[in-house]
Amino acid sequence: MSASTKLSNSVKALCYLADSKKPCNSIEISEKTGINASKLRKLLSLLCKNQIVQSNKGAFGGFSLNKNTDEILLQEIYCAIEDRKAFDLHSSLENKNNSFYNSEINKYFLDLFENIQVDIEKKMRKITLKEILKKTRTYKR
Amino acid sequence: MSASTKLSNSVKALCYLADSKKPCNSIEISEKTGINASKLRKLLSLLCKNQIVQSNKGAFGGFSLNKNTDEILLQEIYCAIEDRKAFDLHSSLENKNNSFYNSEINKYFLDLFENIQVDIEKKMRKITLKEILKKTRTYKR
DNA sequence: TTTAATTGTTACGGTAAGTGTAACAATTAT
DNA sequence: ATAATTGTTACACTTACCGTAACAATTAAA
Repeated sequence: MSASTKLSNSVKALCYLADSKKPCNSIEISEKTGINASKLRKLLSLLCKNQIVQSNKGAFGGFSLNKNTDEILLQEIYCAIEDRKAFDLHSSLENKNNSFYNSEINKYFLDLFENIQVDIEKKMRKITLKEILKKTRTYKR
Repeated sequence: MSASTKLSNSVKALCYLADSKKPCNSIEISEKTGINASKLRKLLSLLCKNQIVQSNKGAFGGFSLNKNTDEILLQEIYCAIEDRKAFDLHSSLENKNNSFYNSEINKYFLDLFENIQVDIEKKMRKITLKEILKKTRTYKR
């Protein structure tokens, strides 16, 4: 799954959980969102480790939100599911040749991509799940 | 090549051309930058189509810059070599299931990623090759 | 205590994408 | 003519990704 697909899939699952009063298992979420149940469990277990959702194992277990929707930031979700730096902005330092044209320009791009990364995260820190729910429902209801 | 690698490789080649007084062929640039000559020709031919460099076929041909270094924007370079939207920020609309949880949330992310894209390009439009040369040489000279 | 359901994790085969290289037609200066 | 060079295509190789399956661990309920 690409970074962006992971993110949107996670948000889909979280939106479904936000709607539901009771805990939901991965199969139920899968049926409603179209996302593969195994894939969902992988994503949700990551969100669990970051205290965004709560999981209950065993019969009649399932997932539920662990915070209010206005306390869940898009940036948190992103960081929970993605270990790499956001959106693959890492310059792969591939060329063995370590002339000026590699070392210094690589440094330059690592720095640039880091800055872009910071901007993106800043933007995502301003977005809560509550807002996403509200925005996506303007069309629906 | 990832988007970021393409970009940094392109800039490496352009920096080399900026240094050189005479046109340079792909083999010479390859030797100095460590980038495969065939790969270089692919990138440089794209930069050619966008009037960033000039190419001369035939014996004693080669590549040279087609603009002053302060007229070459990083954003131009990026757009020349990359047809996809920058840095893979497209949300792949993969799930067939077109419930609310797909259609509206997909719309939301397409929009968000588009905004991020605009920010990144805005940032890259402010950076010229001249500046990159200056910055990367602070360390060298 | 047994049973059934569910998470969390690992494994795996198939498919797509990226990489490096080679090859060669088209072109052009000498 | 000849040699050199770009521009493009092709190809094999590797790597990454995807979807799914499988199953141990766990737990509520009967």
